Amino acid sequence: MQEGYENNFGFLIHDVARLMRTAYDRRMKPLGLTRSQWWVLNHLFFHQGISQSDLAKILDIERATLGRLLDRLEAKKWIYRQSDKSDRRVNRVYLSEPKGPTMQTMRREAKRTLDRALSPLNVVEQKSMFDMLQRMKAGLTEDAPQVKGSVE
Amino acid sequence: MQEGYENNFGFLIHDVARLMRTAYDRRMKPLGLTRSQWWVLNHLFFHQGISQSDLAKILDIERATLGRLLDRLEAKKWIYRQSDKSDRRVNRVYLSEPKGPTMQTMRREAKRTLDRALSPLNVVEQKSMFDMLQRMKAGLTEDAPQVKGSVE
DNA sequence: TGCATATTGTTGTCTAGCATATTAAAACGT
DNA sequence: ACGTTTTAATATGCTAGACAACAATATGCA
Repeated sequence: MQEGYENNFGFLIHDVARLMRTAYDRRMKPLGLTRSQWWVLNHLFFHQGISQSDLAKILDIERATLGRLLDRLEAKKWIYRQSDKSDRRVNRVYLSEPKGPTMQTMRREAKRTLDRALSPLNVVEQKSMFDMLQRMKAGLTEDAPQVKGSVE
Repeated sequence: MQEGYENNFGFLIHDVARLMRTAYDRRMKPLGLTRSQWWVLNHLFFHQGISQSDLAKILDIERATLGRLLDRLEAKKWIYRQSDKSDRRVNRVYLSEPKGPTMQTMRREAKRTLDRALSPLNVVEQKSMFDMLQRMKAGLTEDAPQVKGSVE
């Protein structure tokens, strides 16, 4: 086939990410959550009252994407929004209740899922892979076109 | 924050895959294609007349997902379907024209994008990462519930 | 003060995933 | 030969992404 691993790399990593997502989602399903929703809740647990924009930055997704994620979480009463008094543009986001126990369960399940996904690698490999992924992400982020028309 | 790299690994790989996808998509845009569409065309180039089910297996996506991808590609006249004579259930898929030159362009662009994404890694690291990803994928694939209710 | 500019969040549109159900057609077993 | 089971493709609904355009609001500067 001639096209060595180069051509497949992009899809291989895509596949692994996708398979991990579905594995998480299956685990989270009994809680009525997807992996992305869980991830949002997890951050809110540590950053109660954060603004949507700031949260989007931390999660590294678009504000629009986050907005709709929050819509779903709000509909399910996991969170609520409250507009800032001194700046009426901003929405501050809070967990509806101190969902401590549920958060614990979620983190436990998440860890289990991750452990299984990583089980083919030994600890050294895991660390090395994590490091490489971080470098890749940094590289990909830096040359993303932040400003309109910066590319070409 | 206490939650070592374990908790982030799943999202880190997810982010890298996502960033690579958008990088590809931006590159492919002038051709009017997404990365997934390109990947389908690329396989068709080597497997003219394959059935949708077989193609879905190769690409490792659901038949439904592939079906809609093909709908879009068919609408844009990149491909056409032709139902098999001896088994009228199956659709055989073909590239509309021998799009050789365009395929070349696509592969070149894809390679460039990939090279940039991989640029933070040296060759040994790239190989090692590829190997690790393959092992992870194998692990994730094998314990996916093939049969209904196999989990629990 | 008042206008230009930047920021926040939302909405709309598109792609691509999964899951599930349905329909049509084959294949198989008795 | 006829019913049962399997397989191929499609349809539908939901989630999650991106991107672009927009309204409301702040901010900054002349």
